[in-house]
Amino acid sequence: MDNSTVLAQRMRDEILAFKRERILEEAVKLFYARGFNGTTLDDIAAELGVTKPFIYTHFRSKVDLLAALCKPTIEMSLAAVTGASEQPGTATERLSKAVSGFTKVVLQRQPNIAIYFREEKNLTKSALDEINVLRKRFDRVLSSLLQDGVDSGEFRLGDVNLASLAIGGMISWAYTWHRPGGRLTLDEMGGHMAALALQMAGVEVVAPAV
Amino acid sequence: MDNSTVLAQRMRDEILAFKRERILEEAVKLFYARGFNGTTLDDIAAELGVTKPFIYTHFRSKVDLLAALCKPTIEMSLAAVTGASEQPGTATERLSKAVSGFTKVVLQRQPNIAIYFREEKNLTKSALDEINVLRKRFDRVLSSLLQDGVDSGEFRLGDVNLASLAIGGMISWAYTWHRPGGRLTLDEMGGHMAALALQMAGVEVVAPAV
DNA sequence: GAGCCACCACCTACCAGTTGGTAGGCTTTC
DNA sequence: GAAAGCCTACCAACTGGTAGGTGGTGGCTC
Repeated sequence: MDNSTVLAQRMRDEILAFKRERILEEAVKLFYARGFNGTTLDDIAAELGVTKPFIYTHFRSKVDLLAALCKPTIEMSLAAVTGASEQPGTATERLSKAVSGFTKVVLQRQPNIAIYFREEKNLTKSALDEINVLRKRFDRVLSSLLQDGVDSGEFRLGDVNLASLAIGGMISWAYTWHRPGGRLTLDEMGGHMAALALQMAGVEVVAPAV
Repeated sequence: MDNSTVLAQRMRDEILAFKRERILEEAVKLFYARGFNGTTLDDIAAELGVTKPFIYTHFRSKVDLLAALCKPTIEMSLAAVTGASEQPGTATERLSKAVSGFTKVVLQRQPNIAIYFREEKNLTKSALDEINVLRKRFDRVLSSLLQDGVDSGEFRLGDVNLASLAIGGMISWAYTWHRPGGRLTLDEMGGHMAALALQMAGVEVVAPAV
């Protein structure tokens, strides 16, 4: 295989990936606006200016398409809290970073998050299993971060597991009410959520009310 | 119309209401387990030991059935926070009651709550509008309760509206993780959530960690 | 109180629109 | 000329909703 063939191959791959992304992009828009069952593959194809079989050259099925747009977003969420949790620093600092990071993922990928929680029942069992593994890890990371803070005396919490569900919930929930282009930027939103989470954790010193 | 006719009429009404309840009951179970679109009216009818036209004598359409099982639950949620908010007492006491009350509604009507948030897109515009009115009221009541606490110096919060969304979210979210028959009773759960909410609101004196 | 009538509740049977998914052909590119 | 990429055309299953019939019950007449 000579050099130009390799280059050509790579370009073909990139084009393939690009097309795949475009399909996902349009699918997210429509699933978010009309729901999974309210959106037909013909709708998506029409929006892209192609036809249904085009989609089938990139995805095995409609459900496969759904999984492809849920899983990476859950992975991003997990990465946000894991990354923050593993950094050096006090539990307070790490929780703050974890919360603001996760908040930003939720707000940036709002449609994907919404679709995942709404259309979970439409996923195949195997896709659901894979995602549930990630979610379990997410909860464990957050719980143990909270436990660290309790152990160090930074946090004051009765039930660490319940608190991690509460924090996870208050942030995830943002997918239901956040309006892009609202009065707060992503960073401000992340900061506010972090402040609320820290206060909920019982941290003594809190940033002054903004 | 003599007396026995009136009694007969009332009994007929009660039977009618009972049948309606049974349909709703089974519909909730199946919608919760398989999703709205994953459940056929034949499924529901079969589970009840009747046929599809039976359902149509009680509900205009499948979507009507969906609305009938969402709206009352949202009304209960609103009633829980409104009732607590209007009682006499400090903002701290009222918030505590509002949170524990709302938590109990969410846990008791978990399937209905889940169905509502998942299948919102399947509701008619008018049903959705009606429910959105209730949700707006819910947010307003919670926000002004928090504002009361800030004004009285009981709470310490930067953004009251954001905090009310956070509290609403952390509780609503319970529909995703609560397992009936778990280690905590409804009351305990309500108590924990209230403690977390108060701590998040920045209340100085907090019940000792449980 | 017997018999008839009318009504109500529910069922059987059916339909038509929708929509994931596919087979096979055409066009373009290498 | 052959292989890849996409389209046209099609299918079959599913399912919300309905039309019309049937059986049983209650009331009314004689």
